Parts: sequence; C-alpha cells; structure tokens
Amino acid sequence: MNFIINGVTNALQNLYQVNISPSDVTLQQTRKEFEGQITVVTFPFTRYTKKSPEQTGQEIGTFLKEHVSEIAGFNVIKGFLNISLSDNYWINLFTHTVLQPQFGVFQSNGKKVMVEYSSPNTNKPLHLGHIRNNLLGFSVAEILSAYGYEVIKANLVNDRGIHICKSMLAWQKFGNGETPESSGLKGDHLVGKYYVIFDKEYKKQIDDLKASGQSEEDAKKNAPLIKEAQVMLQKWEAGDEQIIQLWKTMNGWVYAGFDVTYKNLGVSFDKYYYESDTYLLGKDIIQEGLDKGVFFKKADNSVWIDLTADGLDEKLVLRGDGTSVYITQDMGTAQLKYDDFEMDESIYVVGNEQDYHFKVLFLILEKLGKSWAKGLFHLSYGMVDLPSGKMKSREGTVVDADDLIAEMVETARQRTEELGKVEGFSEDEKASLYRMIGMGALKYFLLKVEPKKRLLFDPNESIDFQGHTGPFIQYTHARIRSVLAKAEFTKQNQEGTYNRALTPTERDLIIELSRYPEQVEAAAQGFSPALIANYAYDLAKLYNKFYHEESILKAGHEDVKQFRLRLSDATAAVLKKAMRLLGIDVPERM
RNA sequence: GGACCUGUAGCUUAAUUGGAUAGAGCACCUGACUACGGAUCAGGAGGUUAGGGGUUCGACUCCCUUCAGGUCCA
Repeated sequence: MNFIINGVTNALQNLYQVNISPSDVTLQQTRKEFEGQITVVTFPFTRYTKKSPEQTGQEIGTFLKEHVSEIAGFNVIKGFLNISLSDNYWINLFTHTVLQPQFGVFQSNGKKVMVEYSSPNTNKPLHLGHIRNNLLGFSVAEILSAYGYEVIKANLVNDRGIHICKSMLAWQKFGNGETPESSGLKGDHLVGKYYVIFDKEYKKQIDDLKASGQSEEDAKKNAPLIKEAQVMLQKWEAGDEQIIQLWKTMNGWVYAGFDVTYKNLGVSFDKYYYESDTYLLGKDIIQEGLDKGVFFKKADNSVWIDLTADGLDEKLVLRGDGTSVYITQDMGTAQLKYDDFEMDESIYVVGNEQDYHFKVLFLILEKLGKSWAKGLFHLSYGMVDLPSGKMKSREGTVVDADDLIAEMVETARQRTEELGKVEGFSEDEKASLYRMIGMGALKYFLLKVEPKKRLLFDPNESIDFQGHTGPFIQYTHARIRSVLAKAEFTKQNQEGTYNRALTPTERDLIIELSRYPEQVEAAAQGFSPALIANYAYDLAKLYNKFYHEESILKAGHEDVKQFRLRLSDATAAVLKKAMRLLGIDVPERM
C-alpha cells in the first residue's frame, strides 16, 4: 500500500505545502459498513490544512483520484477517507503475488535465533501446562523460520537435583524393582508415580514428628526421608557409581516416555542441554563480574548485585559457601548457548511466574557487557488453570498430557463417525484423520489465545469442534480440496487472466489472502501464534461465506469458474501454510 | 513491605498498537437452494470494556487511583 501513502504525502505537499513522513500516514482496512477497501485517517492532517476533517478528506481524495491510477473512487466520512481501488488492481495483486508459490515465505534475513522451550523435569510426566509451552515454542520457531530466520530449537532438560532424588529414593525403597516393562506403565508415568509416593510417605513422617511435639518447620527438616534424599543428592554430586547408575536408568525411562509425548504433539528439537552438564557453569562469570565491579561481596563471602537503581532489589548470585543459585547456572548456560551457536536472538519460552527471574538475568548479562544480551527475550505465558485453581502434580490435580491427547483423538473419532464422513477410508487413514482432527482441536484451542493471558481449562467441558476451532479450518480446507478435485483442477489452471468485475465477496477474499505476509511478520515480531490462528479463522470464515454466496462449478461462464477455482486453490494453500505455522495439519477429506 | 501480570456479552475470546456504531465463537431463538461437502451459511438477542478520575479532535488501548484474581522477590 506504499503507493497510497506516497500519494497522500504528495497530496499534502502539493495542496498545503507541508512535508510529512510516510510514517505519519495511518492506513486501515475500511470497515465493512462503508464503501471502499482502504481508509486514510485524516484527522491528524487538519492541523496543517486548517480546514474541517470533511473538507480535508475531500481535497486529498480528489488529488489522489487524479494522480493515482489504481484508485477508482473515494468517499469521506468525518476524518476518514475511504478509497476504492479498481478491480484490476486487486486481480493483479492476486495473480502476481498471492498465487506465487513463495507467497508468505520470507527470504532469509541472515539471522540466527534460538528458541528454548519444553524444558521438562525428569521426575514426572508432562501435563497441560507443558503442552501449552511446547506448542507455543514449536509454533514460534516455525513462524520465525517462515519470517526468514535460521532457527535452533533447544530443550534444556532439568535432569538433576533434589526433586529427581525424591523419585529415585522412593523407587529404591518401595519399588520392588518395578520397570516400565514389568508394570506396563509409560516410563515417565512410572517415575512420576514414585515422586508422588515420596511425597505421601514424607508427609506421613512429618505428621508423626509433629505428633511427637516438633514444629512443622522442624519436622519438615528432620523427616528421615528428606535427609536420605539429601544424602543421595550429595552422593550423586560426588559421582557415586550406584546412584549414577540408578539415575541413568530412571532418566532413560523418562526420556522414552517423553519421546512418545513429543511425537504425539508433533514437536522436535535440534539441540538438547542437560542441567547435569550445566549446573556447575557460571562460577567463572561470578569472578568476571567481581573483576568488572558489577558484583560485590558481603561479609559472609556471598556475592550480590545491586539492582536498586533499576527499580529491582539486591540479588544474590552466589552463596557464601560458594554454591550456585539458579541464576548462577542460568548465566553460565546463556554463555554456553551463545558460544555454541552465536545466535543473534534467543527466546526463552517459560511461564510468567519467572518474569522477575528473567528480568534480573537479562539485566545482569547486560551489565556484564555481553554483546548478545540485548537479543535475549523471555516469551512469558500465563498459567493454565483449572476451575479448581492451579494444577499441582503432587496433589494429583493435573490434566495429564497423554490422557488429554488420547481423549481428544477419541472425541474426534466419535464426532467423525456420528457424521458418517469416513466412507472409503482405510483403517490407517481413519486413525491418522482422527489424530489430525483431535490434535487440531487441542492445538488451536491453546494457541488462539494470546500467550501472556492465563488460560482456563475445564476438563468437564470438552473442547469444541465447531465455530472458532481448528476443525472448522480443517473442514474448510477439506471442502475446498473436494471442489478442486471435482473440477479436476491442476497447476495449469492457475494460469490465466481475468477481466470481469469482482463480486464484493471475491474482492474481500483477495484482500484477506493478500494480508497473510503481514500477519506472518506481525506474529514473528510479537512472538504470537495467536495472530496466525485468528487470521486463519477469519480467512476460513470468509471463504465459507464466499462458498455459499457464489457458485463455483456452476458459474455462468467458464472464465468465472476458472477464476473462482483459482481463488479456492489459493485459499486452501494459505490455510495449509498458516496452520502449519501452528503445527496443525489439514486433511484432504474429513 | 516492594514489584510484575490479568480483568471485555452467561462462558471462551478479538480489536490493524490512539481511530468510525467494541468484532467473533459457544450456549439460546429464527431461517437457508431439492446441497460445488450442513463440522457450513444468513439473521435475532446479549456490552457502563472491573469502578472512579485525567490526558485529546478521538481511549478497551496512555497516566493516576481503588477493587478483584494470580505470580514473584531474603
């Protein structure tokens, strides 16, 4: 739309002798209750013109119509100049831009970005909150890739620490040698079971100690189980062979389980980092910070940074006994990642409970003079809550990822069978279709909401398959493909000119299609899959309207029919691309 | 004590980053060609954008304040 912006700056130059910069011109889509497609907001110009908004609009409009050939007409309402572009313009845009194979795929921008997401603990299976994280991370990576970045998807696995020792200890004490094979349990669920058992037994011990007169605080410290877990952690850190062996075995079970869940979610990673490798990192940076005078030591030898000038607190970065805190490790890992890949940007997909942590982390790295610190970004997302409140894995109030996936696929099967839509499908085709629809519904449900908003999930209310949903968009795609197949539409049919008048819905459809690249750009810049999700819905909805209003196969003239087929084909292609950015597949039939 | 996030129709949400009469979906009501696929489409009803104040031609959007929910910081 640059030619309109230029036209407007020219108009102001010629009519009123003022120079404004192109960024002072605001364009928007004309609201559908008015005539036209593009609207110039002219309120801001009245201070130069010294005339009413109406008169200003009239004068600029008249100038534009005379000097810009694509403009077919205009009307003015208050400070809004509504412009109609010629059908010829829209048809050209469609054939020369929208129909190109690379439409919506940006050229390489030569930049590298890392997206770290998932980052699970190896002591329990994934739940709904993790699903949101995984889908967000994967989708943001796809979007950045379409926008021209080289993307590295990273997973930082939290595979060590006291919580891991808890499941190990419980398994040792109460497991009787149980394995995934012997129990038939998925590895991550088996390990998670012992994490819960630990907590139960631990609580019993606390209650006993309280009954014998100890305070709650003391009881928590003195319970034999927690002491044993701490000993186990020390042994692990010392490299005790037996403990390491157990740790490797149980983590192996968990990874096998995670792989299944990841596969079902359709997510993947290019690089794994393990905290067992990185937990000692960062201490050299402490020294660096002390040398640079960014950090300071307190009397007990602990190391701090004073961030009060930035509106934050003083922050501990190393304990007095020389042991790390979380942020020590995160500084080291950030450096490690940069040394590995030298990326321009690095996105951390982590829940909003860690907002403060990342604010501090990034600020520290900046103060340390790390050139890459400005490229760090915390993609913070809201928690997934249940109607009863927060999910707590130890209390069993979680929506398990594997269960939910299975339920969604099962619901998709029921719905599809009720509608009787799978005649002629083989068993394999059916299975893959149910998976596609069930996962489409789930992924769309989670991704259509802005990341930073918290998400309420009611397990008793099933996720919709109608209306503003993934299956709606999948259905629209399948429907288009069916029409194209019936018309025996091929690549050759994509060629051709068209010189008839457009119907309003045809024009709207072209406009909506042409907006796809800006949506990709906005989604990439805002790290927001929700924009793509909502765009895909708007497009599908508009197509369905078109489909009902206009005949395609029975269009009066062959060239009208061919043009509408091309429009349909382009819509299907954009829907497919957009949904792929969300990690959602679309079927040929459903 | 300090800081951050969220609050839009009964429910789930959008609003081109300050622009027109706040736009959808679910649920509810009414309708749709002897169907190019009805998981669709057209229409109805439903809003003091949590409350109050301010900034300006114009505020869901920016500032102040109160309330509610959530989170973080030794």
